[in-house]
Amino acid sequence: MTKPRAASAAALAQTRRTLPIALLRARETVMDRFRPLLRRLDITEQQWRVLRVLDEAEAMDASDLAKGAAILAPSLSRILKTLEARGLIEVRKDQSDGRRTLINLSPAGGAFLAEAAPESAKIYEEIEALVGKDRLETLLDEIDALIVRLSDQK
Amino acid sequence: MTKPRAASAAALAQTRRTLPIALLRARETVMDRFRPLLRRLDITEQQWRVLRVLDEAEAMDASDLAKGAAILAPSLSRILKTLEARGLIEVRKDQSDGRRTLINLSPAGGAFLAEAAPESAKIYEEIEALVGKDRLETLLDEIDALIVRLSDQK
DNA sequence: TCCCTTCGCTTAACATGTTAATGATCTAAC
DNA sequence: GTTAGATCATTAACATGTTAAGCGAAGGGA
Repeated sequence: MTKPRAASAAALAQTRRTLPIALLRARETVMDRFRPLLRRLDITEQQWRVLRVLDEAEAMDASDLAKGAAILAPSLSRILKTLEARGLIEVRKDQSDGRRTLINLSPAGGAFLAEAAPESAKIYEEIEALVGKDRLETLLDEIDALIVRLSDQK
Repeated sequence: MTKPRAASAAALAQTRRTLPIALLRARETVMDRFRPLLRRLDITEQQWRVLRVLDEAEAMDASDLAKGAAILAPSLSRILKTLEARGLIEVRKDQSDGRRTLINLSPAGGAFLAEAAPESAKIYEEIEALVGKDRLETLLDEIDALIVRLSDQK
């Protein structure tokens, strides 16, 4: 198959066995199972994450929301406009700190999530069944450990 | 620093234990260590992946390259134009199949990789040192297993 | 040969990723 | 109380992600 060149192959690991690509492939494989549902809901993966995170909190500022949903601030700014225009979230200014924006799920947003939750849970259960619940937990633990060890604690 | 509120702390605890977000966070954490190098090279992460994959083969068609670099075809089309304009790759039509495009690393592309390889390898070694080589191998094995179990073999 | 289908790649349209810059607000030091 | 610096959010500019549609080429069957 591949005929690696002597020079660079010695220095660089095969791409298949590198962490960034392996994690990317794994994520794509998992997301492939959620994509049909998301498309049916006419919502993007990131918008879905934002709603999910908001559902677990009372109200959050944009920074915490960005961190929780693993989305960069510029992307979140755009997403919030979309979701607000769609009536799924409510946005207001923080009275005690004029810089902050407070966001919370609207009633319609809550209903949207409540309706989609069973299907989402079912998909995740299918994944658990295929992978094995214990194996999945182990993987999540190892990923957490990886993140902790690599995080720059500034 | 940040003043974690009770609400947001609870939100993070829940979403963090889902596979898609965990994999995303892990990838971001790892890539944070490569980003300074990539920025210094004035190249994107995806362009880097394309060059790396090409370095491991003689010549590939666009489909195999897309698969190898985990990039969708539309994105690859754009990336190839950028890399060709920069002189790092060579693109030509397959004589035996007029639909296919054959791509290979140019001499300049090879030199580019050769020059960047030591730094890239060093970063990966730092990651290995922090995570532990055996732990890293285990993680890669488990990710492979996950992908195999979840892949729809159509 | 003709037609139909499939395949490989590209283009289009919109959403997000990424970095840098800007504006507005808060904080701390003076 | 002012001011310099930090913080939060947005905007800008360009690259990629994602889905759908389009185009030329190859393959197969009547």
